[in-house]
Amino acid sequence: MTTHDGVLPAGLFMDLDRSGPMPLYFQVSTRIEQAITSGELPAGARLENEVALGERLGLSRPTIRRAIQELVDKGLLVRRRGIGTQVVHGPVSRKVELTSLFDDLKAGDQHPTTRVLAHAVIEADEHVAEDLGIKVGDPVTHIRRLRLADEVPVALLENYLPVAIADLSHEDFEDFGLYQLLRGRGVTMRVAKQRIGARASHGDEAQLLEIEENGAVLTMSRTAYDASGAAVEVGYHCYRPDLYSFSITLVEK
Amino acid sequence: MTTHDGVLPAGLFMDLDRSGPMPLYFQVSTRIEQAITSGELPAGARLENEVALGERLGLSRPTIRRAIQELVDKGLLVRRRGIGTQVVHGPVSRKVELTSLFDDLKAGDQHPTTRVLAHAVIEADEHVAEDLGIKVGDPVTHIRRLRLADEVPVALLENYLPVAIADLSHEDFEDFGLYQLLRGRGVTMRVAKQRIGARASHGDEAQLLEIEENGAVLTMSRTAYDASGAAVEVGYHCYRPDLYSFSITLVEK
DNA sequence: AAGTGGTCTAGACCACCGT
DNA sequence: CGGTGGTCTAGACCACTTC
Repeated sequence: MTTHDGVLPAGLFMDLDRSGPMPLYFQVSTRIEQAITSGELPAGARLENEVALGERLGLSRPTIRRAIQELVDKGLLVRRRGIGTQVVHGPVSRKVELTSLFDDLKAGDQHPTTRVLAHAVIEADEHVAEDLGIKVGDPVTHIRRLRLADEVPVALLENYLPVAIADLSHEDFEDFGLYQLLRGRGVTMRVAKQRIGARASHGDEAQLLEIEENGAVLTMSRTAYDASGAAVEVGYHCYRPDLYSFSITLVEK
Repeated sequence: MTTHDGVLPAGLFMDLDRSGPMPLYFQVSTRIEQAITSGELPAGARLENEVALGERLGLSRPTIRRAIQELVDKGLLVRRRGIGTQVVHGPVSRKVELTSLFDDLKAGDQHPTTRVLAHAVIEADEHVAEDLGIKVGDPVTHIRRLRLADEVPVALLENYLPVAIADLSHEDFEDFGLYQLLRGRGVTMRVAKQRIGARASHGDEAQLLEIEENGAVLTMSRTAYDASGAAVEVGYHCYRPDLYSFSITLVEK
């Protein structure tokens, strides 16, 4: 035991809400995460061991373990058997989060706007039909949008949705992100499969994104599934590479 | 209950190894995963509920839950309260896994080779020093490699490592991936932070990758940390976009 | 009301690490 | 050796969904 062990922020031991809907492990992990990002728990700091932490908080060890595991999965903590749990060294303060579902990302930094370039119900071609798990020729809503941040074009978004979920107006898309709209209609994404690549720009992409003709674009194609596992949306997006990139944190399992 | 419920492959109920080092939850999740990828459990199939599954396997419910959770995190299963656990619809058979640490990925499909273009100990510049958490001017090993698959150039890999971990020869790099080499020396990666983007190719990149001058490349910069949270490696890679892309599965938390 | 997953408890034993 | 995390058990109560 060194003098630096077990130095935990006072806020961690505030009363826990045992009646509300927020799980105890989540309350604990949130408090520890805040302590890390705020710098109260600096890089390399050791946490108290799980049993002691549980006693001090009046929680069982599995609950404490789950709270810590959440942060290990986020790449904020590292556990070693026989050693203990430490805050990861390195740039924990940087906002490198899991690749977000995009819409929220820009909202924090800059003023996002959207121009709807196309919006119509069409028949699914072979590629879209396969991704959505429907038949070729089935009706799908097609949307093509230009996403800007502070008036500067950042991304060109092309999406296809089964018609059942798509009674949406132009105005909706001007004001809200696609996921926000779907969530408001009771559609919740649970799993998404993405493929990130690059290529030269085609057709009108360069002009719309205000880059050099045939200039490089970052591409992302995605299929999203709802809670029942049914495909809800496919998207083929391309981004201005000087203004956008994907940040990912990997954790060895 | 429909007649399709609880149809589980016979192999799932083989004897479990309770003495070996492999955790029970892992044995269970592996068997279920195999049943899914092999098609024994088709898309949309419902699993037995957790309690019943535990009884049939002679395991407690938390153990079963953990096994299922592993597959939920992988995007293979979906759980809904009050409903049950189902295999995700959609292209589960495709090999879209979490972005692997690269070296293993190509090995399966094609014959990978590596050409070492540069290999020397140099002084860390500002950028590398910050990423590795060392001082500017500290010695680091610099390696620049061209990765080919079936004689076709796929990626240009530039890496920097603290000298302590880098008594490696050219021959090593010709034959093995960087991570494999480090693992063999007792260095294990636990967390990695990646940033994926795109840009036009610079300098000799187009020539080495055998693409058009100034053609688009997919880029990935990564910092990897070991179990103690110390930075072990930084890499600045670029890939031929027609031959390589990143696949990611996201799961809503 | 019945069935499901979501959370939580209070223990237990083991494997690994440092001294 | 003592301390740590890794795994596992056998229950319990709750929230949600469907009937």
